Amino acid sequence: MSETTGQKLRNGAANPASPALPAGRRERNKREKLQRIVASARKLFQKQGFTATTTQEIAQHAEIGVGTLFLYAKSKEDLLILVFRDEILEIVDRAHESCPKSASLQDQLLHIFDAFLTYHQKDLGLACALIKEITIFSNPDRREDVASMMDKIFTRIAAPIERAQARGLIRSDIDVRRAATNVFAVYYVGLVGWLGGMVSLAEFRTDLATALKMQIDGLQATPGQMSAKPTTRTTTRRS
Amino acid sequence: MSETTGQKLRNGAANPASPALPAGRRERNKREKLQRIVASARKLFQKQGFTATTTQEIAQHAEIGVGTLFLYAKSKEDLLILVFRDEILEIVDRAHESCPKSASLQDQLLHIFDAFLTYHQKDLGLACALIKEITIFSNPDRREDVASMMDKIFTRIAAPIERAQARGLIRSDIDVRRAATNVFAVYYVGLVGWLGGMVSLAEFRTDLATALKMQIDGLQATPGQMSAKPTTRTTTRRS
DNA sequence: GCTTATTTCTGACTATAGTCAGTTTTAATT
DNA sequence: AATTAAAACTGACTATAGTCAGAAATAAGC
Repeated sequence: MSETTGQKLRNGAANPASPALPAGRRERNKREKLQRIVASARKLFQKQGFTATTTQEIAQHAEIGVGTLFLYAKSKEDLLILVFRDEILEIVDRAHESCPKSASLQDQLLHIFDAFLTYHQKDLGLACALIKEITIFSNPDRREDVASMMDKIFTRIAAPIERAQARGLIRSDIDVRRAATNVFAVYYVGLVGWLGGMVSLAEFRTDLATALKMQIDGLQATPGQMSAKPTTRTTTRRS
Repeated sequence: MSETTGQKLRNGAANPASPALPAGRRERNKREKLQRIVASARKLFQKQGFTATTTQEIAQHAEIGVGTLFLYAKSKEDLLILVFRDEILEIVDRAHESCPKSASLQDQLLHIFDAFLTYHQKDLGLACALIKEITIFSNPDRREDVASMMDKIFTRIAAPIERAQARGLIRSDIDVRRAATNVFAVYYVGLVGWLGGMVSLAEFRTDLATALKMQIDGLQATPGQMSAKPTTRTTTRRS
């Protein structure tokens, strides 16, 4: 699944579900070392921020040489993904479970995005670094990690859409997956605007709600339902 | 408008439209130097790529010291924006002008995005660096540059939507600006997927068309028009 | 024109991500 | 147990983005 080292990891038959038994001393040492590295990186990133933390420090804290560190992660950015991938997946799973399944589609989607938001809010600097790396990953080896993470996220976003479709609220000819991607895209660009200081958190939330509504309703003029009140305010830029 | 140096640029009364007259020797020297820097950076970035080009090289090529370079651009990434902002604006303006104004909204939007795409295709490495920097800019001083660029882009995307609205094809209560943002978001996330090697260019184009259609039509079940044939394929990930 | 003040320039210097040739540890083979 | 092979580890080293104290250029005041 993760394939950290890349070169010399010939673990018998992979780890399909539960992580195969300890095997030899080497394997165990490596696993322990990787855990120490990830734990150290997480701790230091959270304490000092991404840029303020040096790879030397991480290596020292994990009680290994710098060279060894770069054997487990090909770059400092790699560590970011290694550290936060699981956390993000945890967040999205929890958000999926706690989703108010009988609420409106819009509210269900907002529930999920709110979970992300709350998480990112805890450390904006880290959020920036993470988003930057996930957007364009510097190391091709991380493609699969990022891809599988996005896959999971899309699936979780697709769930409420699928439920709404089952209830007949969403057109049955809609590709739920694609819809989830569109919805995520809108969240994502909003998030970037917030992190970049273009809009406040409050604005972001309001805008997101409006944007989602628009996605659900569509743009097209449907002679039947022209009633709705004019949508609220446009994005306000700071000068 | 651009405010490159930031500290000591006390040009009489700004440059409202045309760039005020030459003034003293200092001003002229500075302008020439900035031009040399930007030209050198562009040339080298295009020849060798962003990471392969060192700041030393740029300084040398522009016939200035390294220290001077960092007086005009606060970081290497800054140069990226300095260099490509105008090019991007040029592209979006041309796409706006050549837009087939009587075509369907979807086709008009695709026309604009195609222009971006063609541009990025010429140098994927540079496109990655640029997108990365525009997404999360490392230097707060560039916020205004990025913001104004995005502003222009949104305006250009809004134009066809507005025309469609005038023709009565789009609901009159739609906030055109917000719609443009949504549409852009979908393009953007697709672009990132393409640049990250998640989908091929062909897939990206097809997906974009489907995604735009979905945005225009909306997700909601509208009892009147349930005819449409099932949408095509989902995003296919590579293993 | 000379003196002083201000701005602009500069390259030696610093900090840090990432490399690699050599060492140590583990495992396989006899 | 000794030998050999393979894998994993290491820190001195390299490359490069960015800094800063002083030098040079320009402008202002006399």
